[in-house]
Amino acid sequence: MDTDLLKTFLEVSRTRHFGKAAENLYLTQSAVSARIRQLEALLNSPLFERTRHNIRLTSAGERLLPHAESILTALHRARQDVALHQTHQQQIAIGATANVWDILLQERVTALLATNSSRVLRAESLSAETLPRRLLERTLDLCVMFDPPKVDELACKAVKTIDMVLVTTEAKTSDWLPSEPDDNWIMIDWGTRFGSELARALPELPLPILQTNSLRIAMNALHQTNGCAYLPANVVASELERGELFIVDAAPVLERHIYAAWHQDSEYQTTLDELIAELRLQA
DNA sequence: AGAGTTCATGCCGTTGAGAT
DNA sequence: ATCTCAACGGCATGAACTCT
Repeated sequence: MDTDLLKTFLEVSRTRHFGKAAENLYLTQSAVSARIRQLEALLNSPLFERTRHNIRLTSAGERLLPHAESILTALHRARQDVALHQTHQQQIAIGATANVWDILLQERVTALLATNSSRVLRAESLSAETLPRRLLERTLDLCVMFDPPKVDELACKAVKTIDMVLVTTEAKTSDWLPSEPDDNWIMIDWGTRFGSELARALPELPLPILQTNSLRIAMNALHQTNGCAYLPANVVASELERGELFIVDAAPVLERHIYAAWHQDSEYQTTLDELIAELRLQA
C-alpha cells in the first residue's frame, strides 16, 4: 500500500474537507479525491460519508484511523533507525503525558542531551490512553505516566513519588478548604487514581472553574484568578519560598506515583535500564 | 507504457437577498 | 414567515498532460 494514500486519508480525516486537505498536501482537490477513491477500492470499503459541507468517517474509516497513524509512525521510525544504524547510534522513543513532561521529564531529558550521550531521543507528548497502545505497537520504547498500564505484555515499575500539595495565591486560615465556586478551584489531571483519592480526601470541593492536563495552563490560570490547585511540591517550592503561593494547611498532602513502562520483549532492554538510571527515574 | 496529476466541467446542496 | 432563485461551495469525473 502506498503511504501517500494513508497520508491523504489522515489529512482528509483531520480537516474533514477535501479541498483543505489538498491545500495542505500541495495537491489539487481532484487528486485528493482520486487518492481516497483508490484507497477505498483497495480496502473495498467506503472510508468517508460524503454529504454536502460535511465529510464524516464511516465505521470502516474510524477503524482504519489508528492503523494508518501507526503504519506511518512505524515507517518514519524505521527510516530514522536505518539512518542511525550507519552511525552506530540508537534512537529511543520516549512518550509521556503533557503534565509528566512539565513536572519531571523535560528538564531531565534536556540535561541528558547536554551530556553528549550517543543516543538519539524522540520525545512525544501523548494522552494517557495512547501511551500503552504505542508501546504495544513498538512505536515508543519507554513511557512515563501517572497510571500504570494494565497490559500483560508491558513491564512497569514505579520510578518516582511526588507529593501533591494544595496551594493558593493568598494565605488562608488554618481550617480553610475550597468549597465555594468563588474559591476558583482548578482541577489538573494527575491520573485516574488521583481523581478518586481527591474525591475521598476533599468531598466538599466545588466544581472546578478549569480542568486541564497542562501544568502551564493551570499555573497561568491559578495566578490570573487567584484560585487554588493541587500541584507537585517540587514545582511550587520556589514560589512558596518567595511568598507567591501558599500551602493550604487543612488539605492533606497526596502522594502520586509516576511509573515507567516498556514492552517486556523490548530489544533495547539494557539501553532502557541505563536510560531510566540516567534520567534519575529510580524509585 | 503506466501511474499520477491537473484542468475543465457537471452535479447538487447551502446560503442569502428579494418578492410575496 | 415563507417561498423563489441566483450565486456559491464542494466533491466527482473524464480527458489531457507530465514524469519516470
